[in-house]
Amino acid sequence: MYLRVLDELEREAETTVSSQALAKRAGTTAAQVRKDLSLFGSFGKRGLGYAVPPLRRHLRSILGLSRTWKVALIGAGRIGAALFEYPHFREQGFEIVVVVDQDPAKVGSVWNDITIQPAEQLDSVLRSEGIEIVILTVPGPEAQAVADAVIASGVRGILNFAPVRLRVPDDVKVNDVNMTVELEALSFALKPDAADRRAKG
Amino acid sequence: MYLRVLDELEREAETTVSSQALAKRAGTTAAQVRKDLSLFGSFGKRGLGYAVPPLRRHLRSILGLSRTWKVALIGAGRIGAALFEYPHFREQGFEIVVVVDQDPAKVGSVWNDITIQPAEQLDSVLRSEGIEIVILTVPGPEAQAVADAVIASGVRGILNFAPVRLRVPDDVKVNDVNMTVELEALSFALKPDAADRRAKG
DNA sequence: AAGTGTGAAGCTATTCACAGCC
DNA sequence: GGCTGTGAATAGCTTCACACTT
Repeated sequence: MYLRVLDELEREAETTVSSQALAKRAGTTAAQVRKDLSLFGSFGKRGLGYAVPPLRRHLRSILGLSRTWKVALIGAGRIGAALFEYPHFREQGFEIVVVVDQDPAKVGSVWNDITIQPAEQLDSVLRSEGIEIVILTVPGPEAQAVADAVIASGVRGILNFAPVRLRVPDDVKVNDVNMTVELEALSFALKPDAADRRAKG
Repeated sequence: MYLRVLDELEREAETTVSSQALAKRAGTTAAQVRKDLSLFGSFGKRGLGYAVPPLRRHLRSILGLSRTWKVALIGAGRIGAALFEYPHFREQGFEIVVVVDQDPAKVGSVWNDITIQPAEQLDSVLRSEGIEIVILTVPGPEAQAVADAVIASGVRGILNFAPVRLRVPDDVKVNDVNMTVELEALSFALKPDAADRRAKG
């Protein structure tokens, strides 16, 4: 989130930012910002704050964004299609270079120069492109099998949109995007007696 | 996530589940499951575990899912369209009954019986349907203004897909779905020296 | 005067471990 | 014998507060 704020500050041509100001925009506290950043180095100047462009570069480097990551999109359904067109992935250095779908009706279609590959080509296409990260937008019941397959092909990071928890080896990292759980959390916060919980903790 | 697992167990016609088994499927520990559940009541039987259907009902009630929530989709772009068709929202009791977009080319289109409303109708349509939760899929630069507007119309929960942090009053709850941040977290975990961090913490 | 970096204190969350019930 | 519910112990995270730098 700090990087998102710094992107914003750089667009606004701000040259420095205090932990206080950064905290306000990121939705946290000044002490938290200083602790978080100090974990990776001393990027600020006492009395002045943090210089925006260098701090932004530091954070990008810390996050491993100094390079471009080639990613594969597995599942060319509605959500996959929307993500393919989502501009912010590329802006941050994630380039979708492979699209795979199991449906013969979709295989062979061309999306913005990329031809949708059949499931049978999954291993060969992931390996030939050297894909390390995939975005998984397949139906829940298929997700585990597809995850097993992409891991066998060398993938080490999965952005999982399927509403199931994937079992993966320790050296593979999964991040879940679980939109239904987020809505349910809103329901919990909004249900009538939620005021009590806010008051009492 | 426990509810997701219980949905699964009920489909498999399992009648009881231990904290151990529930933990394994949900990706946590048995002690964590027992602590979490005990916060809301004593749902288990010593020596036996938890009865699946009653526990599922309890969790749905705790989460405020005993009712159907009418929700509005603000922003009928690619991501909004994908979410409109996403079946799991309705399965869990969230029904999209209003769609609003600012683009005159989209206004008036009918999606599955729902007519896309213009931005000018935002207030009246939210109020007349009594909408409390909205799914916000508008571009980042517009998100804050749209959030302010829906809050003024009585909305108390926002599922925000825009990559910005919304400033809202204390009695409004925002949950962010930030797909780019999730990808960046994968990048962080996968970058070459990440092995050190895993070892040392 | 402004504002970082950081030990220490305070707080919250997780894990342990076991009495008690099925 | 199996398994929950829960105090106690531990670990992790956040906030405080201030010495120190610009």
